[in-house]
Amino acid sequence: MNSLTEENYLKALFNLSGGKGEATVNELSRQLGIKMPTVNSMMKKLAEKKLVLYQSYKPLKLTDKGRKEAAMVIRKHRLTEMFLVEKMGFGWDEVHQIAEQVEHIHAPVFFEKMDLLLGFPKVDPHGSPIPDKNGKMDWVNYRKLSDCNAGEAVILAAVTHSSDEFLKFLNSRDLGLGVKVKIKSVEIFDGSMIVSYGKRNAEALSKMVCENLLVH
Amino acid sequence: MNSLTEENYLKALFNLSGGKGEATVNELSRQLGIKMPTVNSMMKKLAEKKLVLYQSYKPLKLTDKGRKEAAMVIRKHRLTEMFLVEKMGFGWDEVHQIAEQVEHIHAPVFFEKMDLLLGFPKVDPHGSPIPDKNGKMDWVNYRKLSDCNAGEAVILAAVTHSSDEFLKFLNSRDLGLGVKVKIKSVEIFDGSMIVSYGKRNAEALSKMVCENLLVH
DNA sequence: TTATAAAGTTAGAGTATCCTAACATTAAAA
DNA sequence: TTTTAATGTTAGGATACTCTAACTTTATAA
Ligand SMILES: [Mn+2]
Ligand SMILES: [Mn+2]
Ligand SMILES: [Mn+2]
Ligand SMILES: [Mn+2]
Repeated sequence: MNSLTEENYLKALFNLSGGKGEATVNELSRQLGIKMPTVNSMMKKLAEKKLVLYQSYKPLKLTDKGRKEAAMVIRKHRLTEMFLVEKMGFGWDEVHQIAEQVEHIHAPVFFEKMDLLLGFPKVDPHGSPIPDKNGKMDWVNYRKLSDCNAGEAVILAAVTHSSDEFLKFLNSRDLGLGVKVKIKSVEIFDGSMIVSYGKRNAEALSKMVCENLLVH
Repeated sequence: MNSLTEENYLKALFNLSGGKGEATVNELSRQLGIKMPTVNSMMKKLAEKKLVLYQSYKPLKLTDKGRKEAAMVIRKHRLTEMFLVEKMGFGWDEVHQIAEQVEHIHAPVFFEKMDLLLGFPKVDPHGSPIPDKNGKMDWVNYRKLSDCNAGEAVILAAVTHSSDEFLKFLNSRDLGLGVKVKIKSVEIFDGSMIVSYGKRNAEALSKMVCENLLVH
């Protein structure tokens, strides 16, 4: 049984390695806000537990076991977010911090029940895929809105950053997943877009915003 | 902000002192399954935080602040149990261990939402009162079934011990809160009772069982 | 009222998680 | 290819929480 701390290291490493399965001590350190020496010794500990492959001065890599246990934490996080939004009435901008805590609860039936009540959802409220019980998840190959061209009409499918501030910004512009957006023009010099959707006819979105929106 | 560990000490002390507000180091030690020296130093720490009154060799006592923070943990525990039973479909024998973990989540809105969705319940699935946001709770003055007499008809209102085994035992006999029980006879030598309720006409309940059932 | 038992406390130590400072290795730049 | 910067590691220490062993105080029993 992994501790809360260990679960956080596994999750962070999983998120960094994003499928590929590699990250450096330095990256993990920055991701977690924990100093490198601390990360270094935790990696040795997780290597003892066969969750991480550790070799001095080489990149870190999750083992299959480590990848699976990380995926289960992410599964718990995303099921929780979905449950909070769909069954308890929270906004998608209110659930991350709560899920950060709930994800560490050790009670498989609790999350299986959420899954059942939700009807076995495939994605969370931010469009991120929910791993199945075997730790598998399929990342649909979405495009960044910033990679689309003027004239295209696309549907918002996911956000890559789900900070409160960004989600509240989207709320303030009536932007949510499923919204159909038409790209009216793209500014060359700053990458910003003018788009229309719903009742809004000429909304300006900065390049930064467009980079954090995934569409299909 | 109290740690998970501190919250468990406060809750245990609250439960022991049951309103009166006193318990010994020894009692608390046994309640928590933590050795006396450890309890002793934690009490000094909580005294520093003005949550406990500590004097060498004297009984421990929660301060008003300590009592209130303990009540909030118990509130979170019992709201969680109620939510798990009423909104997620768990049995009353399945929720305690989950609630032991969820009670430590620091997210007031999460529990306020539960409270709202539940319609501001006054008691949990085991008949225990749920403290309000100010930490106040009214213990209705129930009688123990074991203190009732032959011929009386009473309604089960609460259980004093909510171990899985006990609750599963009650389930197996179709006994739950709200069940109307008629006492047919009481055995003098072992305090056991013969009772009837629902479709059951002559069920024997040991003294131990009767002592853990509260009625009105 | 002593002697004994129970309860409470102090001292010293171990594990988990984190840190800073110093040193080592690797990667990047000159 | 040396020099420098970035990254990684080791050493030593801090805090939170836990323990056992030894000692003190209080309560109980002779
Ligand atoms: Mn999240
Ligand atoms: Mn999410
Ligand atoms: Mn409980
Ligand atoms: Mn309960």
